[in-house]
Amino acid sequence: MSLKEELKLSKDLVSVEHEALLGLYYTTVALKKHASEFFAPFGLTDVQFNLMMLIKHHGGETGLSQARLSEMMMVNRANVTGLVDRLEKAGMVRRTAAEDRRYNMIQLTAKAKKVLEKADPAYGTEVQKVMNTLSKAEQKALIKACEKIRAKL
Amino acid sequence: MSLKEELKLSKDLVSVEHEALLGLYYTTVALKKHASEFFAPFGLTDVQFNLMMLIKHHGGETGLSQARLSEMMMVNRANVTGLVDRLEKAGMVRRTAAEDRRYNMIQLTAKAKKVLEKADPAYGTEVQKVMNTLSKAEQKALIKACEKIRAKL
DNA sequence: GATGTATAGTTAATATGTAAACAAATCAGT
DNA sequence: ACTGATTTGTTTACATATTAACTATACATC
Repeated sequence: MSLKEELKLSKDLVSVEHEALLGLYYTTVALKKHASEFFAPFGLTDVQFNLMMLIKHHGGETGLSQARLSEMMMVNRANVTGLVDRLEKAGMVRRTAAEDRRYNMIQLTAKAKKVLEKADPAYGTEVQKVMNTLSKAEQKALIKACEKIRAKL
Repeated sequence: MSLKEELKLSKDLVSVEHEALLGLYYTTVALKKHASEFFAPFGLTDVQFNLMMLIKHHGGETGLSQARLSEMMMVNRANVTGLVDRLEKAGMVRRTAAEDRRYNMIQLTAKAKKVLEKADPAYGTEVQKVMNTLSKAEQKALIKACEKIRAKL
Protein backbone atom coordinates (compact mmCIF):
# COMPACT_ATOMS: atom_id res chain seq x y z
CA MET A 1 0.00 0.00 0.00
CA SER A 2 1.24 3.50 -0.76
CA LEU A 3 2.16 5.86 2.04
CA LYS A 4 -0.62 8.16 0.89
CA GLU A 5 -3.11 5.39 1.58
CA GLU A 6 -1.49 4.22 4.81
CA LEU A 7 -1.52 7.72 6.28
CA LYS A 8 -4.94 8.43 4.75
CA LEU A 9 -3.73 11.60 3.04
CA SER A 10 -6.12 13.43 0.74
CA LYS A 11 -3.33 15.05 -1.29
CA ASP A 12 -0.47 13.46 -3.20
CA LEU A 13 3.03 13.75 -1.78
CA VAL A 14 5.03 16.66 -3.17
CA SER A 15 7.52 14.69 -5.27
CA VAL A 16 8.83 11.21 -5.96
CA GLU A 17 12.01 12.21 -4.10
CA HIS A 18 10.03 13.13 -1.03
CA GLU A 19 7.95 9.98 -1.27
CA ALA A 20 11.12 7.87 -1.42
CA LEU A 21 12.52 9.66 1.63
CA LEU A 22 9.32 9.20 3.62
CA GLY A 23 9.10 5.60 2.45
CA LEU A 24 12.53 4.92 3.92
CA TYR A 25 11.65 6.72 7.11
CA TYR A 26 8.30 5.07 7.79
CA THR A 27 9.59 1.64 6.82
CA THR A 28 12.43 1.90 9.30
CA VAL A 29 10.01 3.06 12.01
CA ALA A 30 7.79 0.05 11.28
CA LEU A 31 10.78 -2.33 11.27
CA LYS A 32 11.93 -0.98 14.62
CA LYS A 33 8.49 -1.46 16.14
CA HIS A 34 8.36 -5.00 14.78
CA ALA A 35 11.79 -5.70 16.29
CA SER A 36 10.70 -4.22 19.61
CA GLU A 37 7.76 -6.57 19.80
CA PHE A 38 9.92 -9.48 18.74
CA PHE A 39 12.44 -8.94 21.53
CA ALA A 40 9.97 -8.16 24.32
CA PRO A 41 9.50 -11.85 25.24
CA PHE A 42 13.28 -12.10 25.70
CA GLY A 43 13.22 -9.14 28.10
CA LEU A 44 15.27 -7.08 25.66
CA THR A 45 14.79 -3.96 23.59
CA ASP A 46 15.91 -3.94 19.96
CA VAL A 47 18.79 -1.60 20.83
CA GLN A 48 19.96 -3.79 23.69
CA PHE A 49 19.89 -6.84 21.41
CA ASN A 50 21.90 -4.96 18.80
CA LEU A 51 24.55 -3.92 21.30
CA MET A 52 24.86 -7.46 22.62
CA MET A 53 25.07 -8.91 19.10
CA LEU A 54 27.91 -6.55 18.23
CA ILE A 55 29.87 -7.81 21.23
CA LYS A 56 29.02 -11.42 20.46
CA HIS A 57 30.06 -11.27 16.80
CA HIS A 58 32.77 -8.61 16.83
CA GLY A 59 34.02 -8.53 20.41
CA GLY A 60 36.42 -11.49 20.31
CA GLU A 61 37.90 -12.40 23.70
CA THR A 62 38.18 -8.84 24.98
CA GLY A 63 34.75 -7.36 24.22
CA LEU A 64 34.36 -3.88 22.74
CA SER A 65 35.05 -0.44 24.15
CA GLN A 66 32.17 1.99 24.55
CA ALA A 67 33.72 4.26 21.93
CA ARG A 68 33.86 1.38 19.44
CA LEU A 69 30.25 0.48 20.24
CA SER A 70 29.15 4.07 19.68
CA GLU A 71 30.93 4.05 16.32
CA MET A 72 29.36 0.75 15.24
CA MET A 73 25.90 1.82 16.39
CA MET A 74 26.31 5.31 14.89
CA VAL A 75 25.28 6.92 18.17
CA ASN A 76 26.86 9.37 20.56
CA ARG A 77 29.33 8.16 23.20
CA ALA A 78 27.09 9.60 25.90
CA ASN A 79 24.27 7.36 24.77
CA VAL A 80 26.37 4.22 25.16
CA THR A 81 27.07 5.12 28.79
CA GLY A 82 23.33 4.84 29.51
CA LEU A 83 22.84 1.71 27.40
CA VAL A 84 25.67 -0.08 29.19
CA ASP A 85 24.40 1.16 32.58
CA ARG A 86 21.01 -0.45 31.97
CA LEU A 87 22.45 -3.68 30.54
CA GLU A 88 24.88 -3.91 33.45
CA LYS A 89 22.02 -3.43 35.92
CA ALA A 90 20.15 -6.23 34.10
CA GLY A 91 23.18 -8.51 34.51
CA MET A 92 23.81 -8.82 30.76
CA VAL A 93 27.20 -7.10 30.41
CA ARG A 94 30.13 -6.06 32.59
CA ARG A 95 32.65 -3.23 32.29
CA THR A 96 36.24 -4.53 32.36
CA ALA A 97 39.48 -2.56 32.69
CA ALA A 98 41.77 -2.43 29.65
CA GLU A 99 45.49 -1.81 29.33
CA ASP A 100 44.72 1.75 28.16
CA ARG A 101 42.99 2.97 31.29
CA ARG A 102 40.71 5.33 29.40
CA TYR A 103 38.75 2.37 28.01
CA ASN A 104 35.95 0.26 29.41
CA MET A 105 35.91 -3.07 27.64
CA ILE A 106 32.31 -4.31 27.59
CA GLN A 107 31.82 -8.07 27.80
CA LEU A 108 28.78 -10.33 27.78
CA THR A 109 27.88 -12.24 30.95
CA ALA A 110 26.95 -15.93 30.94
CA LYS A 111 23.32 -14.83 31.31
CA ALA A 112 23.56 -12.75 28.13
CA LYS A 113 25.16 -15.58 26.19
CA LYS A 114 22.38 -17.90 27.22
CA VAL A 115 19.67 -15.42 26.12
CA LEU A 116 21.42 -14.83 22.79
CA GLU A 117 21.63 -18.56 22.14
CA LYS A 118 17.86 -18.47 21.63
CA ALA A 119 17.27 -14.88 20.47
CA ASP A 120 20.01 -14.74 17.84
CA PRO A 121 18.86 -17.59 15.55
CA ALA A 122 15.20 -16.71 16.11
CA TYR A 123 15.83 -13.16 14.99
CA GLY A 124 17.82 -14.37 11.98
CA THR A 125 14.80 -16.41 10.89
CA GLU A 126 12.51 -13.42 11.41
CA VAL A 127 14.73 -11.16 9.29
CA GLN A 128 14.71 -13.75 6.52
CA LYS A 129 10.94 -13.95 6.67
CA VAL A 130 10.44 -10.19 6.41
CA MET A 131 13.12 -9.38 3.87
CA ASN A 132 12.47 -12.34 1.58
CA THR A 133 9.41 -10.46 0.41
CA LEU A 134 12.08 -8.98 -1.86
CA SER A 135 13.99 -11.04 -4.40
CA LYS A 136 17.76 -11.25 -3.98
CA ALA A 137 18.09 -8.74 -6.84
CA GLU A 138 15.69 -6.34 -5.15
CA GLN A 139 17.56 -6.71 -1.87
CA LYS A 140 20.83 -5.91 -3.57
CA ALA A 141 19.30 -2.92 -5.37
CA LEU A 142 17.98 -1.67 -2.03
CA ILE A 143 21.43 -2.01 -0.46
CA LYS A 144 22.99 -0.09 -3.37
CA ALA A 145 20.35 2.66 -3.24
CA CYS A 146 20.93 3.13 0.48
CA GLU A 147 24.69 3.29 -0.06
CA LYS A 148 24.27 5.99 -2.68
CA ILE A 149 22.09 8.05 -0.37
CA ARG A 150 24.48 7.73 2.57
CA ALA A 151 27.36 8.75 0.32
CA LYS A 152 25.54 11.99 -0.43
CA LEU A 153 25.12 12.97 3.24
CA MET B 1 30.62 2.55 0.57
CA SER B 2 29.36 -0.70 2.08
CA LEU B 3 28.14 -0.81 5.66
CA LYS B 4 30.93 -3.26 6.45
CA GLU B 5 33.45 -0.60 5.47
CA GLU B 6 31.59 2.29 7.11
CA LEU B 7 31.39 0.47 10.43
CA LYS B 8 34.92 -0.94 9.98
CA LEU B 9 33.76 -4.51 10.53
CA SER B 10 36.29 -7.30 10.11
CA LYS B 11 33.63 -9.91 9.31
CA ASP B 12 31.00 -9.97 6.58
CA LEU B 13 27.38 -9.41 7.56
CA VAL B 14 25.41 -12.60 8.15
CA SER B 15 23.16 -12.45 5.07
CA VAL B 16 22.02 -10.20 2.25
CA GLU B 17 18.67 -9.90 4.03
CA HIS B 18 20.34 -8.64 7.15
CA GLU B 19 22.53 -6.27 5.17
CA ALA B 20 19.45 -4.81 3.46
CA LEU B 21 17.74 -4.33 6.82
CA LEU B 22 20.77 -2.65 8.36
CA GLY B 23 21.21 -0.55 5.21
CA LEU B 24 17.68 0.80 5.63
CA TYR B 25 18.23 1.41 9.31
CA TYR B 26 21.56 3.22 9.11
CA THR B 27 20.46 5.25 6.09
CA THR B 28 17.42 6.52 7.95
CA VAL B 29 19.56 7.38 10.96
CA ALA B 30 21.92 9.34 8.71
CA LEU B 31 19.01 11.09 6.96
CA LYS B 32 17.55 12.10 10.31
CA LYS B 33 20.86 13.52 11.48
CA HIS B 34 21.19 15.43 8.22
CA ALA B 35 17.68 16.83 8.64
CA SER B 36 18.42 17.78 12.26
CA GLU B 37 21.42 19.83 11.18
CA PHE B 38 19.44 21.36 8.35
CA PHE B 39 16.65 22.61 10.64
CA ALA B 40 18.86 23.80 13.51
CA PRO B 41 19.37 27.29 11.95
CA PHE B 42 15.58 27.64 11.83
CA GLY B 43 15.35 26.86 15.54
CA LEU B 44 13.45 23.64 14.75
CA THR B 45 14.00 19.92 15.14
CA ASP B 46 13.20 17.63 12.24
CA VAL B 47 10.21 16.24 14.13
CA GLN B 48 8.84 19.71 14.88
CA PHE B 49 9.19 20.66 11.22
CA ASN B 50 7.35 17.51 10.19
CA LEU B 51 4.47 18.17 12.54
CA MET B 52 4.14 21.75 11.32
CA MET B 53 4.27 20.68 7.67
CA LEU B 54 1.45 18.20 8.23
CA ILE B 55 -0.72 21.00 9.60
CA LYS B 56 0.30 23.35 6.81
CA HIS B 57 -0.42 20.91 4.00
CA HIS B 58 -3.21 18.77 5.45
CA GLY B 59 -4.77 20.92 8.15
CA GLY B 60 -7.05 23.07 6.04
CA GLU B 61 -8.76 25.86 7.98
CA THR B 62 -9.28 23.88 11.16
CA GLY B 63 -5.85 22.38 11.78
CA LEU B 64 -5.42 18.75 12.86
CA SER B 65 -6.33 16.93 16.06
CA GLN B 66 -3.56 15.38 18.11
CA ALA B 67 -4.95 11.92 17.39
CA ARG B 68 -4.80 12.58 13.64
CA LEU B 69 -1.26 13.92 14.00
CA SER B 70 -0.22 10.80 15.91
CA GLU B 71 -1.69 8.66 13.13
CA MET B 72 0.06 10.60 10.36
CA MET B 73 3.38 10.60 12.20
CA MET B 74 3.00 6.92 13.19
CA VAL B 75 3.69 7.75 16.82
CA ASN B 76 1.80 7.30 20.06
CA ARG B 77 -0.82 9.85 21.16
CA ALA B 78 1.14 10.46 24.35
CA ASN B 79 4.13 11.57 22.32
CA VAL B 80 2.09 14.20 20.48
CA THR B 81 1.08 15.77 23.78
CA GLY B 82 4.73 16.55 24.49
CA LEU B 83 5.50 17.69 20.94
CA VAL B 84 2.57 20.11 20.96
CA ASP B 85 3.52 21.29 24.47
CA ARG B 86 6.98 22.26 23.29
CA LEU B 87 5.78 23.86 20.04
CA GLU B 88 3.13 25.78 21.94
CA LYS B 89 5.74 27.03 24.40
CA ALA B 90 7.84 28.14 21.40
CA GLY B 91 4.86 30.06 20.03
CA MET B 92 4.56 27.96 16.86
CA VAL B 93 1.17 26.29 17.38
CA ARG B 94 -1.97 26.76 19.48
CA ARG B 95 -4.53 24.29 20.81
CA THR B 96 -8.08 25.25 19.75
CA ALA B 97 -11.38 23.84 20.99
CA ALA B 98 -13.40 21.76 18.53
CA GLU B 99 -17.11 20.99 18.39
CA ASP B 100 -16.35 17.56 19.81
CA ARG B 101 -14.86 18.65 23.09
CA ARG B 102 -12.58 15.63 23.30
CA TYR B 103 -10.42 17.08 20.51
CA ASN B 104 -7.68 19.67 20.49
CA MET B 105 -7.40 21.14 17.03
CA ILE B 106 -3.78 22.20 16.52
CA GLN B 107 -3.19 25.26 14.35
CA LEU B 108 -0.09 27.11 13.18
CA THR B 109 0.59 30.60 14.52
CA ALA B 110 1.64 33.50 12.27
CA LYS B 111 5.17 32.99 13.57
CA ALA B 112 5.14 29.37 12.39
CA LYS B 113 3.81 30.30 8.98
CA LYS B 114 6.58 32.83 8.55
CA VAL B 115 9.27 30.30 9.50
CA LEU B 116 7.80 27.68 7.15
CA GLU B 117 7.78 30.18 4.27
CA LYS B 118 11.58 29.89 4.28
CA ALA B 119 12.13 26.41 5.69
CA ASP B 120 9.62 24.57 3.48
CA PRO B 121 11.06 25.39 0.03
CA ALA B 122 14.63 25.19 1.33
CA TYR B 123 13.99 21.67 2.64
CA GLY B 124 12.33 20.70 -0.63
CA THR B 125 15.48 21.69 -2.49
CA GLU B 126 17.62 19.75 -0.02
CA VAL B 127 15.53 16.60 -0.44
CA GLN B 128 15.86 16.87 -4.22
CA LYS B 129 19.62 17.25 -3.88
CA VAL B 130 20.01 14.18 -1.69
CA MET B 131 17.54 11.88 -3.40
CA ASN B 132 18.47 12.77 -6.96
CA THR B 133 21.57 10.65 -6.42
CA LEU B 134 19.08 8.00 -7.50
CA SER B 135 17.46 7.95 -10.92
CA LYS B 136 13.68 8.25 -11.06
CA ALA B 137 13.50 4.52 -11.76
CA GLU B 138 15.67 3.77 -8.72
CA GLN B 139 13.53 6.06 -6.58
CA LYS B 140 10.39 4.25 -7.68
CA ALA B 141 11.99 0.86 -7.08
CA LEU B 142 12.97 2.03 -3.59
CA ILE B 143 9.40 3.15 -2.89
CA LYS B 144 8.05 -0.21 -4.07
CA ALA B 145 10.58 -2.18 -2.03
CA CYS B 146 9.67 -0.24 1.09
CA GLU B 147 5.96 -0.82 0.46
CA LYS B 148 6.53 -4.56 0.14
CA ILE B 149 8.44 -4.65 3.42
CA ARG B 150 5.82 -2.64 5.30
CA ALA B 151 3.09 -4.93 3.93
CA LYS B 152 4.90 -7.88 5.55
CA LEU B 153 4.95 -6.34 9.04
C1' DG C 1 -32.77 8.52 29.60
C1' DA C 2 -29.32 5.22 31.87
C1' DT C 3 -25.55 2.35 31.04
C1' DG C 4 -21.69 0.35 28.90
C1' DT C 5 -18.15 1.09 25.42
C1' DA C 6 -15.04 3.66 22.72
C1' DT C 7 -12.16 7.74 21.76
C1' DA C 8 -9.07 11.94 22.90
C1' DG C 9 -5.88 13.83 25.60
C1' DT C 10 -2.80 13.83 29.80
C1' DT C 11 0.39 11.99 33.20
C1' DA C 12 4.12 9.10 35.06
C1' DA C 13 7.79 5.92 34.51
C1' DT C 14 11.14 4.45 31.42
C1' DA C 15 14.30 3.91 27.09
C1' DT C 16 16.87 6.06 23.58
C1' DG C 17 19.06 9.88 21.38
C1' DT C 18 21.69 14.60 21.19
C1' DA C 19 25.09 18.48 22.58
C1' DA C 20 28.10 20.61 25.80
C1' DA C 21 31.17 20.65 29.55
C1' DC C 22 34.13 18.10 32.36
C1' DA C 23 38.00 14.78 34.40
C1' DA C 24 41.29 11.31 33.58
C1' DA C 25 44.47 9.14 30.62
C1' DT C 26 47.28 8.98 26.54
C1' DC C 27 49.85 10.72 22.60
C1' DA C 28 52.81 13.90 19.77
C1' DG C 29 56.40 17.11 19.12
C1' DT C 30 59.84 19.61 20.88
C1' DA D 1 60.77 15.06 30.36
C1' DC D 2 57.20 18.75 29.39
C1' DT D 3 53.51 20.86 27.21
C1' DG D 4 49.65 20.89 24.40
C1' DA D 5 46.29 18.31 21.89
C1' DT D 6 43.38 14.26 21.60
C1' DT D 7 40.59 10.47 23.24
C1' DT D 8 37.40 8.06 26.54
C1' DG D 9 33.86 7.98 29.50
C1' DT D 10 30.54 10.56 32.48
C1' DT D 11 27.21 14.05 33.72
C1' DT D 12 23.55 17.34 32.86
C1' DA D 13 19.85 19.25 30.33
C1' DC D 14 16.92 18.37 26.86
C1' DA D 15 13.93 16.09 22.77
C1' DT D 16 11.61 12.11 21.26
C1' DA D 17 9.46 7.66 21.84
C1' DT D 18 6.83 3.85 24.40
C1' DT D 19 3.22 1.66 27.75
C1' DA D 20 -0.13 1.86 31.32
C1' DA D 21 -3.36 4.21 33.99
C1' DC D 22 -6.30 8.02 34.34
C1' DT D 23 -10.18 11.72 33.17
C1' DA D 24 -13.46 13.75 30.19
C1' DT D 25 -16.37 13.36 26.44
C1' DA D 26 -19.18 11.10 22.96
C1' DC D 27 -21.73 7.21 21.08
C1' DA D 28 -24.80 3.03 20.95
C1' DT D 29 -28.25 0.22 22.66
C1' DC D 30 -31.56 -1.11 25.61
